[in-house]
Amino acid sequence: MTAGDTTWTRVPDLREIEVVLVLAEELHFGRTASRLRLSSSRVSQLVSRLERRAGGRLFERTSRRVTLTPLGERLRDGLRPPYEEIHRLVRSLREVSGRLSLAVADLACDDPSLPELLGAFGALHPHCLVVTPGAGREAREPGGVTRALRAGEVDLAIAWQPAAEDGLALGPVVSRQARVLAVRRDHPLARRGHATARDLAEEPGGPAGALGLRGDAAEALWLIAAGRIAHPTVASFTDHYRHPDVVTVPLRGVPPLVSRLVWAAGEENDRVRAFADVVAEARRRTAAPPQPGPDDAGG
Amino acid sequence: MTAGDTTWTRVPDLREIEVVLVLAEELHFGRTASRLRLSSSRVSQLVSRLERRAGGRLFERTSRRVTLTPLGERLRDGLRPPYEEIHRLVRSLREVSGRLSLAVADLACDDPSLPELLGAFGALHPHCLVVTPGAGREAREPGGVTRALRAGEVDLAIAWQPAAEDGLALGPVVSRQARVLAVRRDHPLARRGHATARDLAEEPGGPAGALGLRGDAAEALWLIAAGRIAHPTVASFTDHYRHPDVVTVPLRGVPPLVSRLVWAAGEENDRVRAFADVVAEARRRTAAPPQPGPDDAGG
DNA sequence: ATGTCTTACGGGAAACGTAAGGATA
DNA sequence: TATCCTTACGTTTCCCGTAAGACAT
Repeated sequence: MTAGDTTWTRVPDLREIEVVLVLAEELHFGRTASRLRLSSSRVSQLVSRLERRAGGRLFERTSRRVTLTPLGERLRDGLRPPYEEIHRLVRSLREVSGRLSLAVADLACDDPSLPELLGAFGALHPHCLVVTPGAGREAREPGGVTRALRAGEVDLAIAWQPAAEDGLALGPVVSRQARVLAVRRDHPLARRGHATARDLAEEPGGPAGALGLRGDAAEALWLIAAGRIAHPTVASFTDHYRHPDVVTVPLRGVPPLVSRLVWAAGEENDRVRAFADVVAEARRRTAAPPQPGPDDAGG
Repeated sequence: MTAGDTTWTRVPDLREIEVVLVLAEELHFGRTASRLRLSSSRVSQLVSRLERRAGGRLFERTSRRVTLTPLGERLRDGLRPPYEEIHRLVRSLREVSGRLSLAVADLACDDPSLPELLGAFGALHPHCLVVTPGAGREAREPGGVTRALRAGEVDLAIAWQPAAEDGLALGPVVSRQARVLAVRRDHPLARRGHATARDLAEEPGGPAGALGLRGDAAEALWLIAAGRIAHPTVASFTDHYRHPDVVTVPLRGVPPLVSRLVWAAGEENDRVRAFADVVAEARRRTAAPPQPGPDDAGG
């Protein structure tokens, strides 16, 4: 039995404590694991480790029921206040207040959706008012949001493929979307089920080279439905614009379009950094890395 | 500048917090590092990390002076109470009380010395009384302490090379000492500067095979001084027994002697475990691993 | 020139997940 | 049998120290 391999205490790990506190609420390893984005195996390991440190079982568990032991209750009651105090404190230091204006290019925010983003930011920074003058025309025009940024009309923008040039600082990636072509439902390409860059050259409605987003999507929708144009756009187009006669087909061979947070280089401040952090974190949470392909924000 | 690589918060690490609290006292990276047994490089890294989390510098530092910023003071004042609360709580759960009796074989405790061990244990478990009937003869006799253990006279023993057999549970290693031969100062081996196992065969005082410790060291000291015997023992012999005419020479080719904590297999309890933990930790602290040779407590 | 903090970098110990095992209802 | 906790094992992360750099005295 040799003892002496008792995971000696050093510093009691806040990770263990968090797990035990959540498990004390949930009384279920699986739910605890998913709340904390861990495997239930890991939850089990962390609980065991804190039990070794504490010198006794904290939970009585069969495969059917999980219960707190008296020791576990004592620990939970004693640990929760200081644990939350530390969290509250560290969070409060990062907290910002004031006003932040944000312009969002059309369709540019959609894996963490805009409401999700604003919700997360609001939860962390309840004293900072975020305004989104997004209904303005500039959000619909290509390059409109970066113009608003340069003009000082907004503090922050989410733009499609912004260039790092002249006074623009690039923030984290917000969205990476596959390209699609919106066409009338009886269009030959709709029947074929996909389109390529070459197909665009033969379509009316714009020069073939213009693969970027163009014009107002709501307006385009009518023109597509009328059979006047085919409209290159991004996958989330169908989530926001819909018409019974309009469908989209994947645009093969065209790289996905990337939108990023961007701000005027000189204008970085606490609020801007705070928003960038929220974006980066939300992105890390929601946008799982499906393929480890060429990736985001380099220095 | 791209932002978004801000070491996002997850759980604020207690390690960082500890470092910042100590640095706030010491105002010196080097001293902080040695108090926490870290490299000063690591201290710098941990401080920087918490600064990223907090969103601002906590210390103003040149290579000559370290000062707390206002933010740093707020953090220190806010963090210390909950941090100490967590420590106090987790420690209090492990705390044991009652009485623990411990027999120590002669010379068997000496890298964490016995006072060090008792001091560390006492600090952690102020309500547990440790008695060491160490002056008794059994501590001097080979096998005496394990006999006392089996007889139920003590709860715990530190013994030389205890065997795992019949009802003895092996605990952590306490001491690992090089073998030496104690001889009269004008002995030929003293002049040569070392001895080997072969030399022992030619010495009076015992059969050559008996490389273990034997008899009472204080008594042996007289016999050595009288030139009657050469006495195989361990390196710390000279720290505890001294005579102007007695010197020791290294015993080459003989493996070091190992002492371990040991208890009666059925009698393991909270106090025993607590003491074993203290030993293991003290050993980890003091006995630096000079060579990664064949090592200690296996399952 | 010396003492002190920071950055760069590599080895190795954990953190962590997947999959298999075992217990309960 | 279905659910759910635990153990075993391989991969990846990041912890941490060494060494070199930067800066102040």
